[in-house]
Amino acid sequence: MTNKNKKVVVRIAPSPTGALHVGTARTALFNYLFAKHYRGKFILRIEDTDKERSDKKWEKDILDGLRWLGIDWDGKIHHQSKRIKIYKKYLDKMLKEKKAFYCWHTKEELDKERGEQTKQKQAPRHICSYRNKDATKKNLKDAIIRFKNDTKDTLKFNDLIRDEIKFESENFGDFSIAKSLTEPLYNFAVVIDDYQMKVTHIIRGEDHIPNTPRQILLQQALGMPMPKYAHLPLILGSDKSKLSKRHGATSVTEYKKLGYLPDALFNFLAILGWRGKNDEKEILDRKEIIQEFLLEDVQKSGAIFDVEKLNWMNGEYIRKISLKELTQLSIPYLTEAGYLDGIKRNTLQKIQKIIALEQTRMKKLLDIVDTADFFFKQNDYDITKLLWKDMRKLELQNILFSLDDIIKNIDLKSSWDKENLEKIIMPEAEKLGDRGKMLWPLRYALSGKDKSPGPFEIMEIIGKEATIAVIKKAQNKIAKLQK
RNA sequence: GGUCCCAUCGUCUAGUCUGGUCUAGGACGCCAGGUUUUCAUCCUGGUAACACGGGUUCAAAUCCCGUUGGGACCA
Repeated sequence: MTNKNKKVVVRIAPSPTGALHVGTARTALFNYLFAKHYRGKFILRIEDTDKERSDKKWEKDILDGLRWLGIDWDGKIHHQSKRIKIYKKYLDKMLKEKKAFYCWHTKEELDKERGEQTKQKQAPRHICSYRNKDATKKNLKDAIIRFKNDTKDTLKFNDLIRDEIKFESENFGDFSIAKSLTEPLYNFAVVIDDYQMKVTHIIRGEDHIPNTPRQILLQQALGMPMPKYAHLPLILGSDKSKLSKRHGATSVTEYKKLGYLPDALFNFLAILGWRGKNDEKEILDRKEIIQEFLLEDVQKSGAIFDVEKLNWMNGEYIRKISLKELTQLSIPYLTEAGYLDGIKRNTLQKIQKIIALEQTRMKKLLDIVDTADFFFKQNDYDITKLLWKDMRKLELQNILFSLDDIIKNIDLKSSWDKENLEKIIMPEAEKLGDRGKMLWPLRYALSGKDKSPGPFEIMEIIGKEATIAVIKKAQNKIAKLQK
């Protein structure tokens, strides 16, 4: 499929008009994987010719997002805004060769024409009455530049993912290519750029299929070779339409903030619409993905972005990284929540113990804020929740009393760790016939939550004093309870 | 409205090119059970799909035609 002698060159060309969308990131990823697989070159080009909508802050977001995901590009970043002279040169050439012309039709006129064509159930297109007229130089400000489309052929191209795609070229009419000599439109600028940058494979979203024949027409007019095309399936929202903001988080930055790991997102995006040939497993590292990545294994149909599966995968990656690393990654979230105010530096070990307990429970880094809050603040809880099964108030009071007694009497010489605590408390719990009678209220009083790690593990971390305080609090609360 | 793309469990997919081994496999989710209190992890089991119709053939998820459905683009 790919000629080994010719170096593969691919590119991604985002417009800095918004944050890095996961769809753009996935397109970037597939280009990157393709380039790495064939040891080719991956170019990054910023399409910032739309001055009104482009913003440096979005460009920064895109670059940061790509770097965070570990999608590195080769060489310098190209900006279309710095290539205006180049486009002008080609525009001049096409005008001179009468392959392009100026058009003075107003938006209203064009809309009207289109409306009538639609009514007649015809293909909406503009065959311009100015196509053979010379420009009068004067009112060029009000004119746009169009491609003079005289082709009547059936345009075919071989898509690497979908095989042959055909269009009737006369359906496009005299389509526009520039607002003025210094304001090229998308279809025109891409053709010039891809040619000059020697792009061999254009891998982009399926939404660009309708642009392809127009670009091929321009390539033919300019005598430029046609690159190979591969149109990727779209990433869809839960309702099967193109993923957009109303479906929830769409930008890479948002996923980063929620605490998804870059390796997990990388992996998830890679298997969304692609699956390696010989492998049944879905957790794959970068090397494996690059090695196995083939465009012919890319899916044709769109894929719904399933956050549940991403959560599962992210959890897998969270369990894979080292405790030390996970702690470092979690600290910003704890800080943000205000839990670490006034906590000294030497409590890093304590934090690490907490993270160790929560590692199997976290789907994303942000989860730590809700699941482990009780280590940092006293949670208020409904006292009746301490009652195990059909337990009565009196029984609970007795249990809390003996718990208080047991804990207070734990010898300071014996170590305060979960193994030892279990050794001391468990036999007492067994005596009650159902150890839940003691363990459940203990755990609930410690965490204030329906779900949490076990009581001994929590006690080890918060220490004896805090544990006694927790039991005192429970005793006071239950005393106030009627009946 | 025009043009184009697509169609296997709820979701992501294997299988389709090179028809038979597919009473359709895996993963996520969900459900049930186990793992000496809850939750998570881990383990076991279960749930659930070839859009429809017609052809070709001894045989079709797989090839052909049509229908339906969904989507994208242009406005």
